[in-house]
Amino acid sequence: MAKELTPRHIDYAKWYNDLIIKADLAENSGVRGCMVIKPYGYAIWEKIQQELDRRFKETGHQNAYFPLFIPKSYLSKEADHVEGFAKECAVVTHYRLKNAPDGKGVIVDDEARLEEELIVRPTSETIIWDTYRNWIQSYRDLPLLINQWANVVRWEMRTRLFLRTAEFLWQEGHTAHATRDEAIAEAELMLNVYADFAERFMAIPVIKGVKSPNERFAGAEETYCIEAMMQDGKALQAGTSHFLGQNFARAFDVKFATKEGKEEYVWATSWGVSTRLIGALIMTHSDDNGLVLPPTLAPIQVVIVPIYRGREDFEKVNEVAVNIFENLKKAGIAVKYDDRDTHKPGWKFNEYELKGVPIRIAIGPKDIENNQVEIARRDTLEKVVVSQIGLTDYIRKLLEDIQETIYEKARAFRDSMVSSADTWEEFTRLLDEKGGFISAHWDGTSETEERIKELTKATIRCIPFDQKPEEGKCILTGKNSKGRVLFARAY
RNA sequence: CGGGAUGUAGCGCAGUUGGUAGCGCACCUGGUUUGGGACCAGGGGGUCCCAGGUUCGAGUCCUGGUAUCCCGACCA
Repeated sequence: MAKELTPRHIDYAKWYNDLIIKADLAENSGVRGCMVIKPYGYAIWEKIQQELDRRFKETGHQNAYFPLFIPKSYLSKEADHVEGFAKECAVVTHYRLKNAPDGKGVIVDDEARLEEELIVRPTSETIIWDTYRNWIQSYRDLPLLINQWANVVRWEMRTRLFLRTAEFLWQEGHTAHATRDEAIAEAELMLNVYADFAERFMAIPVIKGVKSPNERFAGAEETYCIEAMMQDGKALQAGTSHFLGQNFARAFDVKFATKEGKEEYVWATSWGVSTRLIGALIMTHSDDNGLVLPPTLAPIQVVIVPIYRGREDFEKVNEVAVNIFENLKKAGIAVKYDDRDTHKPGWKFNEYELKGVPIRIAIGPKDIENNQVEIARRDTLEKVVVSQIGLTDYIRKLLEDIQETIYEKARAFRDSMVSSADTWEEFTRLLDEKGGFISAHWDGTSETEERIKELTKATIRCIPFDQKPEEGKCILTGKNSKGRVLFARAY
């Protein structure tokens, strides 16, 4: 039937795309490079938002909202920043349309040219720091801990659903601090929030580390990141946190009076995760039958499918099913009872597997007779028959077990995808034959990193926080190195 | 922005030498079905990407646009 997914081993990219369409997460839109996030996909994003928002508030942050449009002049105030984003900015030049002279539709009114063009934000540092100038006068105003949930636009040449779209949804935190140490601590704190969220909530194991200068955010002094490993052996940056030093404070003249009455520039951070996390989620857990969702993120955690022949059967089955449904709902479990008679049970089984619903309960005449139900778990595809007595507790424990199991499975896979290379031959062979992270020595220069990228398409994903000091020779140049960094081909 | 391909029903496609548009899925109606994507019967749905041109006649040939996809350079 038409719902079959392309298996991963045949074409991983096609599998990814098929899955998104068939699980009803998102679709391409009439606008090049922009996607429509459909209700089921958006429900997953809302779960991500809710949990992250809770964690941001818990660490003292407040939400605010800054404009979509940024005056062109703002962007050019920080040299590295503008350099980093200039090539992918959408620009608003006019503010009015008029009827076309030939009567066919509308055209841009040339007389309505903006005096200063507006950039559609690719990120909000500039508009935010321009605003912070007025908010910060004294050390008493610090720290300033703000987050915003927003859309941003980066005019990408090649796009892929969730992984890289011209417009995407994200959150961006922007904080101001009195001291360098405090700002660094904030950037590290938020990276830890991301890492903990990724692992506990999304069941995605990540490696924390620092970006090399080449991969650093434009305008940052230091970029921290969490890196995840996808099933096809490619790495994916799942979140970043930046220590911005005083770069934006200087560019936007944001100073404060210290306790001692001296005037100083403030220290800044910014940090973000985006709808890209949904791409990471898909490529970490899902299989050839479709999406696999960790219970914490699943819009539907349990689905109940009744099985029956004829009306009498249905009534008996329905009574039990409704009872189970009510009990699970009362227990705070997101449960759906699918009693549609327009689709056969087999159709429903496949549909909910495609959508990654963690647990399916099937109830038929046989089960009614024996006071049991059939339970199928999505992650392992195992089916068991269990008693109707104590079912709610059983389900609750099973949800926890699924969460744990898929995380452990992903972690075991990730661990198996970290290799070491000590020679160039070994390095390139591992990249081509196995993929994954390759731990190797690097001489610390931008030129070498660039050269390795040209030769192999692999980049330094991060210098891990837990890097062990170790004398060695650079994989490419043979020059001295004091520790290994993680290379990978990446999304 | 370079290289390649493709635009025909909601989706996936076929359409011969130029002769007035079809298949599968989906959809609608009725019936039989229901423990892993049911079956039968009937039905609806088209600016054949757009604009010119050749021709008695163009989905098909020619010219020019345009859109999308794939591969490269750039990126969360």
